[in-house]
Amino acid sequence: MRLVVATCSVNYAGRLSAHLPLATRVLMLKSDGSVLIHSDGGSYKPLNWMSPPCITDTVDVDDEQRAAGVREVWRVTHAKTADMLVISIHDIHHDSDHELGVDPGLIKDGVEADLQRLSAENIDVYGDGFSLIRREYFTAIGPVDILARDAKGETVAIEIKRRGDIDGVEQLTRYLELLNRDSTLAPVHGVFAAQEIKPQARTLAEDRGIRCVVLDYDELRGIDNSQNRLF
Amino acid sequence: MRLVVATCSVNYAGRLSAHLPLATRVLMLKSDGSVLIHSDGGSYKPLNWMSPPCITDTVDVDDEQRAAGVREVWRVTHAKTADMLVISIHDIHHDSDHELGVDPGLIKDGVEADLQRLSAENIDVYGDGFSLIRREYFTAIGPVDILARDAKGETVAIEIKRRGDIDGVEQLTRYLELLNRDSTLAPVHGVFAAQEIKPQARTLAEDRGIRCVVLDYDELRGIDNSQNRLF
DNA sequence: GTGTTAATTTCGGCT
DNA sequence: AGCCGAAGTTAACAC
Repeated sequence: MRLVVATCSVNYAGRLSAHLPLATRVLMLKSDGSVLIHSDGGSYKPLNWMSPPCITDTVDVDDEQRAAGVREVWRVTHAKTADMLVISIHDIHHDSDHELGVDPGLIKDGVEADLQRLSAENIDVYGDGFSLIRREYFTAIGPVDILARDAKGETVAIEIKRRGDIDGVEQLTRYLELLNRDSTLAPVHGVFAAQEIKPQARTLAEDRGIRCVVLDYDELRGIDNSQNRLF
Repeated sequence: MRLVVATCSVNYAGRLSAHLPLATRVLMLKSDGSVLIHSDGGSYKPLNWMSPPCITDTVDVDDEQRAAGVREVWRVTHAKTADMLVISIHDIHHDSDHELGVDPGLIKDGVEADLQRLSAENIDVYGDGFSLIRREYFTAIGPVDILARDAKGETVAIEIKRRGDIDGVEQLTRYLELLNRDSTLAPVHGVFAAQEIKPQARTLAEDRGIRCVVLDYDELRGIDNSQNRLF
């Protein structure tokens, strides 16, 4: 990523035509070619930008532009839509390049994590007499969402998904095979829990002796709110 | 604006909970307090951010965090919604501060600029026998959109808006006062032109002897297309 | 100022 | 890949 602080004016032609008068701004040139022009305030939205895929090249500065103080002209053209962004640079106050690498990206601890936490805190949604052993029980092939004990004292592995699909059943099946080899845990039963369980997934799960539980997110939150009003 | 390139992890709690694993990113700290966290790719949207009004402060690093490699922890809290962004910084690779000043902002040359250009090219939409003196006639208090000459050879100042409101009439009135002091131009008549003129604006304009013209954008484009198919 | 709607929307989920 | 709908939406416009 290249970061440039420059006094510049900008013209954009694409879905609309737009112009930025001469002022000092931050130009962010990302490694995928995209360009962002930021001011020192406002929301996260840049004043102007070009989305990838796009290509930046420099254009010759003509005499008239040079007389007006233009040192460089960058032209950013979109590869598909022919949108164009022209940046006329008068002064560069800062220019630096940085190796950032690929970002692992944002993890939204939205519904699935909440379902796991809330149902762990209200473990009896999986059956009367259930008790929590632990959340995120780590195994060699990955973490089991919830490990619990049923009324008879036997181990239960619970896999939680927002939408219950075939994949989730397969995943739980692998965990169950592994856990049942552990004599300190066996026999381990399976529970497949989700806000919504697809018929195919339900059929497969029940065929393998895995019980299906449909979780009501709003109800769980309601239980949570009524019991945990500590803050 | 402060630009920081840092290896960091980020936690956000607000409308949703979200997390950014440890990686190298660009932190943009704007002078209004807002913070943007950008990766080296993707769209103009940051990975995570905090909108103004918000306040950034540093939090003490506890032993556990220090052992994990955390050097600094920045906490950005929204002034109104109590949203919080916590940035755990492991390494700072770049840190610079820049004075940018207030940005004049984006000018969308969409409809208004087109209306000006198209009606200047078809100046008789303002009356038979009209001729263009020039567009963007600069005065001490700003540019008059169009200066023209009517059939009698007298000067006409034309103010163009997409939506004709009181403000536009006031603006034109100021121009007319100024222009009429110039003996080489006076008497200068006024024309208020817009795609749509509000009744209040029309009443005010006509009360001041300013003529109102409703511009038909599509019709103007049609004239333009039929006459100027040069490219 | 407040509500309503478009956006160079972006982003994810689903078919 | 295309379509539909939500977004920590943001931003402009009407009332």
